[in-house]
Amino acid sequence: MRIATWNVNSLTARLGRVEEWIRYARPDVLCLQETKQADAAFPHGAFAALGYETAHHGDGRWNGVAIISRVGIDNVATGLGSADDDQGTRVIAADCGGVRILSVYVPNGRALDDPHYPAKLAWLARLRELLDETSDPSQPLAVCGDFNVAPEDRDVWDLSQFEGMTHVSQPERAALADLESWGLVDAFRRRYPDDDKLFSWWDYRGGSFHRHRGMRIDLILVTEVLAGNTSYALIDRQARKGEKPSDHTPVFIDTSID
DNA sequence: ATGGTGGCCCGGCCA
Repeated sequence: MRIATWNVNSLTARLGRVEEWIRYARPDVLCLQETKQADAAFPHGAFAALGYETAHHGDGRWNGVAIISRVGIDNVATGLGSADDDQGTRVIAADCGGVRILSVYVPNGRALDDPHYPAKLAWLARLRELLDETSDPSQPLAVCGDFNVAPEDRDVWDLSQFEGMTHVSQPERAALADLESWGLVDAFRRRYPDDDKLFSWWDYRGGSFHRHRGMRIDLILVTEVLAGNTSYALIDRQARKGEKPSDHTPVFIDTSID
């Protein structure tokens, strides 16, 4: 079972690239973030033509998350489960092929002294509570998405460039670690324990991609039953090249539930 | 060059 995640930075602008990627990567489940679409605008038909069912949670201009599956999509749930904590269409969950899948777009946080920064920490804590309330870490589950946190120093191109900035701060990393302590494993890192500076996002500005100036902030966090069965993992840099790329590239794992 | 690039959608916000 191939499980993928991709922040597409507008599905309207990226649909052709997403269709192209699905055709050659053939994921069983693809989680999208930043569709920037209302539910009514989501191109369900384009994915149906490729053999996929879809579920989307978006309100138009900002954020927006989706799950695209060719192994079924049931028990869809949206939001963080309490009225004001979703902060704008950032979570969707569904059962796909025996795995509980969550597609998440963690708030950016903007700056350490911005009110959005503590809100980001609270959002991550609320996500952990949601798992406590709705799921069991002994079961197959994957939290896929743009976490807007680089887990370790080696997940950014140059730590000195991030002094005093979000994505690398201790509280953000602690919030991510607390989420993982529920019973989740960073599947890509488990597969590549010794490799540094493998990135999933590069700024559009300044030729960052070609200068290898990026961050690994797109993660697939899985329960141990999936982690132990993961046979392959890849950050597909090809999708960051060419015409009109997203600033993120897809990450996927191959796993199974026995 | 006190910015940069790209997406939203048309002046400014957001990443």
